[in-house]
Amino acid sequence: MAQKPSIPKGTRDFSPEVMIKRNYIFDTIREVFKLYGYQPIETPAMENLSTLMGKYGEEGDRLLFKVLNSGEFLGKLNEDQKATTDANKFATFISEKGLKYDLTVPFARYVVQHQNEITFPFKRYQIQPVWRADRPQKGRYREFYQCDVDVIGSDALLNEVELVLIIDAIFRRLGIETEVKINNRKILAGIAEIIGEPDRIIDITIAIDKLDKIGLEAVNAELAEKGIQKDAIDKLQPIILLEGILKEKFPKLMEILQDSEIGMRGLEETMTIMKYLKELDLKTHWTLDLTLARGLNYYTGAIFEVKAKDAQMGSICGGGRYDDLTGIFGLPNVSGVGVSFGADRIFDVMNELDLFPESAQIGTQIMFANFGFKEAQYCLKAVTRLRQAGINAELFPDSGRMKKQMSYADSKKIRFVALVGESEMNENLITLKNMESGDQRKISIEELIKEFTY
RNA sequence: GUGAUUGUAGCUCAGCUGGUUAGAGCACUGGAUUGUGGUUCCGGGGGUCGUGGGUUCGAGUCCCAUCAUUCACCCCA
Repeated sequence: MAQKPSIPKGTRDFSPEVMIKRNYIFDTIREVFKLYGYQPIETPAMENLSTLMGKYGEEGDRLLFKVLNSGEFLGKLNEDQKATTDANKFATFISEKGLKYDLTVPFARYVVQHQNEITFPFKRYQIQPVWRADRPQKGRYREFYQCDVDVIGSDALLNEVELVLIIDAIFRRLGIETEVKINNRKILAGIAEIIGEPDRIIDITIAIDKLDKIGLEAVNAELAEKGIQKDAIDKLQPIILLEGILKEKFPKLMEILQDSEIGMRGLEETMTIMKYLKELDLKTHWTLDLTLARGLNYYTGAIFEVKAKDAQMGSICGGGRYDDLTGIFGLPNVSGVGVSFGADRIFDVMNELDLFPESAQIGTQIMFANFGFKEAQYCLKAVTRLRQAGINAELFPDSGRMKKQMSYADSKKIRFVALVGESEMNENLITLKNMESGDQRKISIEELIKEFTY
């Protein structure tokens, strides 16, 4: 027996039925992006590892797929290199490219490389797959599509507001009820400063990010385990537990953070964004969530995360502001902000909640049965006319068994089958069969086109 | 990287405390019906039971190893 074929862990094939639904998501997202004035770009699947490494935190580096060098790379190694037992270090000798991990870092690289061609602020969108060497599980894949929108070269907080508008517009169109959590890395930095652990922002935020998942005690235990001083943890408690509506939260936070310059700036930014949002007619709910941290290292200002309300799924969209990303590549003082929509998770949510509209799933609308050479010649002209009128039409390629042709139409869920034999040709009519009701009648091509196009 | 779970037909699975020739549904295919599908009826093909070893008179079933899957943790879209 032939070897059973398979595909790598965490990757998937997409059947036509699935692709139609996926394209519905991509089309919707792309349409909204364009509506807000964003322009498309693409970047390679592979980047130089030097571009990717160190941008996503320790965990991110571990999850990068590395591409083996071509050629006899082993022969080029010296004895010391060959003797390396540390796999990560050894990898740097035999691999200098990696599959991209997200779209933001390649975008920053793109901006730096093309800075002379770009007019700032640059609003771009990018819909491409990314790869992560994670253990797959529900809603987590090793190859998945991100749909990024970013504005780079503008500090204005209006950009953050626009991103929330885009989030609202997209999920409104897709019919997903969402909740947008907003926070600010500067607030988190301020909190870390106030409690006397300014260098531990990441550990602190990652721990409190788990609050609603594992509870307060477990969070405190994790903080202690990470080496955060006890009095610092104690100071953190009132902040973590800060509840209530925004109007109450902000004054309290201002009091807590008053001695932290960065914290106060974060608060001001967040308040400005929310003053804008308050006046807008948004369907999505949005909140200030101090426990929102986001693991990616490069965020410096506002951070966002979107969750679907009615589904058990991780975040379906996330992002934030990054001030220094282009600086790493040699173009300082260019701040960017953007969010990324996780198409695969959005698909899973929509599938679970059965949100794909029937109208988005139209394939072939009418199929012409094939009775032989002369009939096919005649039908070929007819399908051409239908196609010119924008109707999805096909002619069955093989003449012969009607059963086979009808089952084909049936399995493709084609609603109408046109039967044109000798008598129809003589009358210049076609027999149109409705596959749902089983009814059939004779009509002219002109009438047919009219009916399909209204 | 950690902890569980499951591997039997193309797919979803059944197969009892080990016992003759390993089953079902779906899918595919042929016919009933050579200008009519989806429903019905009859027939057909398709399996090294994930892989390797062990226990046994005998292993799909028990044991060990290994690979793969799914789920959770870490982290994330």
